Amino acid sequence: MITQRPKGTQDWYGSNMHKRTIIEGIARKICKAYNIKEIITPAFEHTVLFQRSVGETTDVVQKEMYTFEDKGNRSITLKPEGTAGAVRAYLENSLYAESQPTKLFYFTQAFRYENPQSGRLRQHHQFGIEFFGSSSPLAEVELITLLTEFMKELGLKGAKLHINSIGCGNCRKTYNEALLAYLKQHEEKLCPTCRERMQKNPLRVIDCKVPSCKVIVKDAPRTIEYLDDECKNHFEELQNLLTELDIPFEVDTGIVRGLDYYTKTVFEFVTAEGFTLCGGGRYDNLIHEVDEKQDIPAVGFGFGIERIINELAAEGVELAPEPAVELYVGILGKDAKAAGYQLVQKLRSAGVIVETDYMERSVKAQMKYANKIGAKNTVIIGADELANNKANVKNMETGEQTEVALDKIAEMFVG
RNA sequence: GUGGGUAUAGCGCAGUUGGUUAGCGCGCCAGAUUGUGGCUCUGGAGGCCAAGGGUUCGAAUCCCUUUACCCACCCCA
Repeated sequence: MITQRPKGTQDWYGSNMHKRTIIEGIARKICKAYNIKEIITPAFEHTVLFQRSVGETTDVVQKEMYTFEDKGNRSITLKPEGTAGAVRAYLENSLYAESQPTKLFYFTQAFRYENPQSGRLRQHHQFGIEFFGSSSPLAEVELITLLTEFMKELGLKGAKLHINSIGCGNCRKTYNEALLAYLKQHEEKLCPTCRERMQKNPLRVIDCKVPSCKVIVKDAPRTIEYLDDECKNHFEELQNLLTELDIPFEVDTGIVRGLDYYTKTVFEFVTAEGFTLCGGGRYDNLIHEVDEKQDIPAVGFGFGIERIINELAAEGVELAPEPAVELYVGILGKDAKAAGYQLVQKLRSAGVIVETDYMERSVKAQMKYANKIGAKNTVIIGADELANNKANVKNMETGEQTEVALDKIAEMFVG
């Protein structure tokens, strides 16, 4: 137990860690070009923040949050998603007082008490962006183009963009009435959970996976048919922009999203196998919900890092390998230790990747080790080399050896 | 929360109807004449057989419980 990590968590090391570093590097590089600034918010927040923003009726809030009371009797929750904390920070630090928009990106852990399976963990990681202050569909377009570029840069080709509009509170009202009226006609045939959903949040019935419900849902009214003029125009403008910019997309009226704060646009990038890599949308009412003095539109998304890594494997995409060790400096005998390590140090401070012997191995074993770690070159520093003031630098690929004066070795690898 | 599968060396796996000191491959360490890797050969280290309980003369093997992992549902990244 003591050497076992908690269920649904993972340790990051080796090739996965390297992939994550590359993924984050690409994301940072792209965000820089878009002038999006990084933000880090706490791993935990006051519980009410999530209740208010994610929504009381959602599964996330009802059964998946890591909530506890701290020693000062505050109810604290480990963040189950990234948006709420960013919104809170935006408000608390009065970022809205600067010239708008405010564009923020983050890498964060997210905690949800779930049953783990493929692409689903209790602690997972997201790359997210929150774009505050703009009600223009160009904000959505910016996030979508950025995401398209991000996946292209990673080498992912399998994910497709699905978009939908679920309207604003205004449309929702008329839509809910229509949906409820329709569902009532088929109430006996719906599954028990859906009958419950009808009371609390009828919209959720739309993405029920129970076959009998799916049949009914197929002919149910769609949010898209009940949009008011503003929402309708917004969605049309978005589609026109995407078309003009040659960004392929598919309108998928089944996308509803399980977090309550979404309004108007919702979108997902979905793999060929049907896994959602990235989900997001517009949340024009959320800021007002958290702080009633403010009324600011916003758009955002969350991209699952673990899901990217899964998809890279599924598509057979290889990321750039870790840089190789340029030189292995073998050290032989006590007298050579300081001299050998001096060479190591000189090269390292010049930024060259160098490895050496800490195990007091034989020459043979050191060569074997150098080969194993993929060193491109080796050199052995021992009593003979110190006496003659020169050593053989060996190219490990060709096996060729070059005799070099000790004080000239560093020059071979610098610059 | 529900359902299916799995758990034997660092990793991947064998282990016959319960029967002596639990094996194989890879990896790790060492050797094959002097201070030079990859290929080959030889040797070595490394297991409370997931944990706990039960049946039995005897359990990795049969039964129960727990935990974790994999997969699916719900939901989501």
